[in-house]
Amino acid sequence: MEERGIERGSPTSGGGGASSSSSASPTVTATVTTSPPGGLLDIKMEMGVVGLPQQMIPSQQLQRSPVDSELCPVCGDKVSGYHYGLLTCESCKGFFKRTVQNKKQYQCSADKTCTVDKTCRKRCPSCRFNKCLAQGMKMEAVREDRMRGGRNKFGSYYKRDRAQRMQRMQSRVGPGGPLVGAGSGTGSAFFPTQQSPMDAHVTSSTHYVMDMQQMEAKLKSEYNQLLQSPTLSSSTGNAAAAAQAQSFVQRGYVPNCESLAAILGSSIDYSYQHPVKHEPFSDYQDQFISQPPLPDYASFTPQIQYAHMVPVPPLSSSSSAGSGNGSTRSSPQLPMCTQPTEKTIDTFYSKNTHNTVVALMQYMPNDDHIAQRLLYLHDRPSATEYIMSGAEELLNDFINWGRESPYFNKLSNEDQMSLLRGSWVTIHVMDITFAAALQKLPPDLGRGGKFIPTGLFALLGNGKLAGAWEAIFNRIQLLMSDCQLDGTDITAMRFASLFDDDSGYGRSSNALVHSVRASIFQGWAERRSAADHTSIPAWGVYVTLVQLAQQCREYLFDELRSGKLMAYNLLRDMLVMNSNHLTTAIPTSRPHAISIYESELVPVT
DNA sequence: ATTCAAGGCCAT
DNA sequence: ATGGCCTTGAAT
Repeated sequence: MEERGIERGSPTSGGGGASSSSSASPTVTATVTTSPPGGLLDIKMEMGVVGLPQQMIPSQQLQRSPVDSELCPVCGDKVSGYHYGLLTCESCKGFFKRTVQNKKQYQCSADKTCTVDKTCRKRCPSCRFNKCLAQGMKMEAVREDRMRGGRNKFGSYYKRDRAQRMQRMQSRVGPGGPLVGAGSGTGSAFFPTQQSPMDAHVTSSTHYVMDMQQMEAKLKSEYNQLLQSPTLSSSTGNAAAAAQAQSFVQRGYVPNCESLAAILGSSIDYSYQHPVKHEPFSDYQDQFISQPPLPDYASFTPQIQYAHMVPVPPLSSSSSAGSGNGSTRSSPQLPMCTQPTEKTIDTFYSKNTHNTVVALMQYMPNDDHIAQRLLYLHDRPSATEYIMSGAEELLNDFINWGRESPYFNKLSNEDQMSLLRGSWVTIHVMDITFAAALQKLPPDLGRGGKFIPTGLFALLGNGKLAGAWEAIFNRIQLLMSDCQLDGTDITAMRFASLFDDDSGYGRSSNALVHSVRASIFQGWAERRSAADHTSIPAWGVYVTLVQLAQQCREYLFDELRSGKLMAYNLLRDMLVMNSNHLTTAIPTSRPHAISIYESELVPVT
């Protein structure tokens, strides 16, 4: 406090490294010498000279030669370091902080598609904030207690991100040169520098070879770090989790960060507009690749994400868990404090307690920003890539949601993986379909003239089911308008799917999984005053969605076998169940897949 | 002792 | 309300 005056006055060498250097000389050269992620410099500069294939040098490439990430992914201004999960400029950092801390609510006066760049970023805070989220800034990183200094639990991700950036650059410079490929010219889409480092799936790094030992060491240290992190909520059952994770590592179960095991092993937290009257989109099928693709969520990231500035969902009011304390900031079910207590979990079994389904509502992810998140994937070169990347993005959230769910987090890693693998497609279909029905998603997804029907996204690209999807979608809307399908039913369906160990994909034999599911059905029936769950009005919807998902899964699996999903490691991992017999038959890795399958998104007329 | 991301301060 | 610069402080 008193020192303030002194420190400010004296340009001593002390204090914050980054800031001192930048303030020293705000000249142009500072841009190069002050790169926050120290250590990357040499490589960056080399590549500026050596790298970059001729064909890609056109225009902008020349200007940003030094680093491929010197520009803020939100507004394009100069990056000043990692802020809330992303390399951004100082202004967006401040903007994001103020918005979250003050729980500001913005409203776009236009159509929510304002461009956000250095010159007009002040014009529409609503679109700016949405873009911040879409690009990956994490509200969880804004401290509720406003404590200064120190490090947070994301530190290791920043580190990993740096390492990956480095590898990326090296691979561009190194032999084989521009595997950046992207023959289409949309190269940047394959190297989304703005992808959040906290999104564990980060780029598909498989081919950026990192040997196993390095990987293991990394995972272990990340684990230890997370375990010790003060910001890591409760931390109770984490020792066991860490042990499990390490055991996975030791068994060589974790080939890369994009695997389900890796995600389960780590402990990051993340989470996740018009009624639709679609034209059947079977016609899209041909244009979209010979066959459709796609999925959603991953290491936390994904989806489940931010609930923040939104009022707590209505139905959860009756439950005990407190997400609505006056002091509580923005994120309702944010990972930060979601670790359920034993007591909470017990309530799911005691019949004389609150209705199970109602109690579970507080654990539902918030998908209010789902549209924004998917919107910014519009630069993907093809419909397939759009669907796949969107699905993988959501997959991360899904997995994190699962591991934070009551009871689920008490299962062994094997059981968890099995249940997640068995349910993700179903839950993806449900999430997208319900989001569309609730008008959280528009009838078509995309931007800049390229769109795909939301239903096709829900179906992971399986256009053959378009008609069936339209039918169930209409049915859902009807039920909703009759108040026969609401958040309670959606919660029940989602959890019932998660705890479905009889889906044919998983192989969990944990008896408690059955009890939980039974408890969910019972609570659901009670909630709807039905004799049993099969008599609930929305039951048919559940059954139909499960069946549709089943077909989507098969479709995806075929795509996988034909080698079309190679770039999506997490997706692949989520499809290949108990491992090995299929693994060998499935192509694994290839530089960011590209290609032949790409067809342009269909312009909407 | 050094890093560096998070919060604070304050001129615009 | 912005955004540049400064202070913090856990992790390295």
